[in-house]
Amino acid sequence: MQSEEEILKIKKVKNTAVRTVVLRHLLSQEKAQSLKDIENALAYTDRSSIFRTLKTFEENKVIHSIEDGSGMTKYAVCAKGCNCDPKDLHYHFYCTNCNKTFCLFDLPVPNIKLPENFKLQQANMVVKGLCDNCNK
Amino acid sequence: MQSEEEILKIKKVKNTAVRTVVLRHLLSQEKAQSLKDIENALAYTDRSSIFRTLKTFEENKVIHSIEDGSGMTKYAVCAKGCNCDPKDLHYHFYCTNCNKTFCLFDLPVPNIKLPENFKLQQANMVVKGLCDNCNK
DNA sequence: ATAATCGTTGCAATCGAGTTGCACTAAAAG
DNA sequence: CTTTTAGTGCAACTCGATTGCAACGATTAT
Repeated sequence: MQSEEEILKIKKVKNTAVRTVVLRHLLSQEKAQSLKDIENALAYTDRSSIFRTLKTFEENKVIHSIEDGSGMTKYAVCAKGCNCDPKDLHYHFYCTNCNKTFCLFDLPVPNIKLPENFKLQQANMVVKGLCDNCNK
Repeated sequence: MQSEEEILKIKKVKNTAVRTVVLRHLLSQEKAQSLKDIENALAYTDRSSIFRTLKTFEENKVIHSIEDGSGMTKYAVCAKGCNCDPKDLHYHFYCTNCNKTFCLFDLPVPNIKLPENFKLQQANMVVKGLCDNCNK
């Protein structure tokens, strides 16, 4: 596992106190985190600072965002080597019971063939259901 | 093409004035519509009435909703025979230029194999890029 | 036919995630 | 050390979504 500092260096994002703690938090969670999740976890860091940090991270492909339909955008650290290209697509799983969102790196995304003259840029693919913990 | 009245009857949703015009509007559009789209199109119908109508339609599987990442949930009439089961899944295409959302009924959805003990209920799959009209 | 009941509608108010302006502070450049 | 630039915290605001409530309409019971 890379350290926060290493990741920021690789992605050419200046290291600051807020950025380090936000990234550390994201790395420490196995589920994608919402702004509110992060805000709650980092009690003394301002919401707007976290918000702008997430925007910076996303622009620099440190993290990717997921619209899981919960009404809150969630964020997860990109896998090593990810460029957020269509080739880096992966499914996400949203548990309708516990509201948690997982990255499904192991579930292959098929080759998406769009209609004539459509251009693929990116995708947001969320599969919903019950996670193993809630499916009992 | 079925009439509004026929669809509502089949889906066991009572027919009212607002429901008829909302459904008629949805049927008349080839792109998925947001609450605001519908509100603008139906000048004399209240937003909350449309909102509740859409909720009713969704519960009764008259329409399905799409979170395309634009910040506004969009709605489209279900295809004939659709039960909003996983088997009825289809991709959606969101044009990042004109902000329109299309249902891609012709793009096959692969068999989704989830991790052990996860249960699939539904999905929201949005592919983003440029539509044929904007890709020039 | 009239009264009671229940779902639907319109209006206004509210909620909450996201976003921005601004002043202040810290870091980088000169 | 001084100047410039970037980052942070606070407060206010935006806007889509949602709800409380009263009025209305249709349906059912009396």
